[in-house]
Amino acid sequence: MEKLLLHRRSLLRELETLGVRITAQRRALIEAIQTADGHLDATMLLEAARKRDTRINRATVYRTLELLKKLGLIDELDLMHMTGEKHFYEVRTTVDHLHLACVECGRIEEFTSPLFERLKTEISLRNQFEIRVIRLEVGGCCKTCSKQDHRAVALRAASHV
Amino acid sequence: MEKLLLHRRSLLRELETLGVRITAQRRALIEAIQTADGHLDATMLLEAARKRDTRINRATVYRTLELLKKLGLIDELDLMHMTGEKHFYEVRTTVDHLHLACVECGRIEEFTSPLFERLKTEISLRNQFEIRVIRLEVGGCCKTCSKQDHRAVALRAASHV
DNA sequence: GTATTTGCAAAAGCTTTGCTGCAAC
DNA sequence: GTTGCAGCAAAGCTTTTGCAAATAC
Repeated sequence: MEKLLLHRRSLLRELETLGVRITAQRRALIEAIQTADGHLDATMLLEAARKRDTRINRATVYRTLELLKKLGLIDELDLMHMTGEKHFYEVRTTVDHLHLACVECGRIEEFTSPLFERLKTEISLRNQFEIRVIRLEVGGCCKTCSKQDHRAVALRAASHV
Repeated sequence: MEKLLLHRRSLLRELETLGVRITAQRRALIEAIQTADGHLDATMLLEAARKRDTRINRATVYRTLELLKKLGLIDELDLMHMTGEKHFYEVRTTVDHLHLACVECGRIEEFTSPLFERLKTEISLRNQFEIRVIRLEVGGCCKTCSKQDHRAVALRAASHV
């Protein structure tokens, strides 16, 4: 539910404002990130970008992601390293959000909260720390999977009677 | 300041309770993590463990870290990938804490907060999500470095007069 | 004696880099 | 014409794995 409320800005517009050159390859990658459904890793982004511009190379993907990261336009996620050591990317949202990763089904839920905002304020004030990036990732068991676990436990118990 | 209040449990005692075999190599690694000053990566841990037991191998380090992670006794950190893609490890504390990584000087500050605890409760309740691991990492500029930045800016400004 | 753990070396996975040519302003 | 960007392929770094020997119970 929260996810739908997350507002992602237009990378192309931001880059234009910043005076960054937008080549055909960069455009292809940017469109891939921007229209992605969910969180993509570098390989998935390469494939998605290739559908828009077949020339784009893996190195360009990494170099462009690095650029966007430095400009604070995208965030790099680990998603609790559930599927290896690769990174996932998403367009930065106007309001920071956190990620819940279900270790059972792999689903990622996004979440915003005024408490999170207050915590950020506390961090800045109490430590006089100027926050540039913040990443809150949670690993655990989602609603659906814990229900299924309970059902499985109940079934096992029943079959032992 | 907060850091001193963080209470880290004894890995050896916990492992005994769990009935996990404690070999000489595991003991060496565990002592290395437990007495580490700061956050060590796998290579640093290997070196530290070798000082206690020269036989220990890199593979054993990774395998033991994996075991301790699965048992929820240590936490794996990325520390915002400031120095490559390696991971850092620390003994889990009784109260969860977050990490502030200064992108200028590389210093890591640890931080606990009742707000963080409340946020965790909110996550669990609102999403019915059973939290197993939580990792909050912040990248930015620490107090000391931002002061130096301001001083540098002032000096530059003065020299241009 | 059986099961677990280890070392070794090789492989795997993801990301970065050097270099040359190409494209943009 | 100068500067920055891209492709290619190779290297880099961290982590994982297969297997035989060693160790623990």
